[in-house]
Amino acid sequence: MTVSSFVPSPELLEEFSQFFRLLSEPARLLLLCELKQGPRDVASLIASTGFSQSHISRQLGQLQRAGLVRCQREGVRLIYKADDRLVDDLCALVQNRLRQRLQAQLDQLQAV
Amino acid sequence: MTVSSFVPSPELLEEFSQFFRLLSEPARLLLLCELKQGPRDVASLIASTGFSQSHISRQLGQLQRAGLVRCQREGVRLIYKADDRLVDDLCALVQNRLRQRLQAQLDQLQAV
DNA sequence: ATCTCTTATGACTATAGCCGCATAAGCTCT
DNA sequence: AGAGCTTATGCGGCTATAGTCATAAGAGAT
Repeated sequence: MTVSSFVPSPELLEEFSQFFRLLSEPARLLLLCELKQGPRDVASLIASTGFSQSHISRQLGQLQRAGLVRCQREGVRLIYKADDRLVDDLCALVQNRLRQRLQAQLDQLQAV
Repeated sequence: MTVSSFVPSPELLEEFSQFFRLLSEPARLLLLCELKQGPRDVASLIASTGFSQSHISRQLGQLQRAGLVRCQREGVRLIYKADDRLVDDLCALVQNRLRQRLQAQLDQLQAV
């Protein structure tokens, strides 16, 4: 069952779009990238991103509910981690596409 | 160069997020799915989706600027097509993930 | 040229969501 | 219990964008 062979139900479309919306925010993508480097506590995320505490808490909450991020307590702090390859794979595909488009534009210029 | 090995520049993050934002709208996903079935003129897209003409025109414009869709004139009409595998691949990855999560919840219920 | 059909776009409203501020809630100590 | 820390959340302002209506722009025919 792939998307290419049929038109998904409104519910499934909604699920897809909700997931992509998660990744449509630079702040969340940045948090995901930071967490891919290794587990981090919130204070260090605040320091490296410059975002406010409440902002980071909300974004991490969304990522966690989507299963892209997990956390565990360590004393009074929360340590977040993102051990998931999904976002990497998605970004790799998109990045490939961006490259292709830029290359095509380059070729077009040189063909003149 | 993959996203997993470093933190992308703000510009690259912005590019990624813009692309994902395109797919974060059910209307655009639906149009893409319809067009994957085969080339269609705008009138038929209006008929099958129920969207207004101006709405469809704007969404198709965005998809076209992103290179996800192309069109050619046929007399006075425009025929749109989406012959691209990228969105299929992205959705397949996400769908796989949705399945995994549902399955995990199922297992957790049955383990009780 | 005008008329007709199709698509694009300016102007607008409504809504969604980011983000910060303040504060509440939760945890760990004494 | 309280104090002191970290994280979550209600509220509000702000911006971005979906979606509609009306209209402009473009292509073909007469």
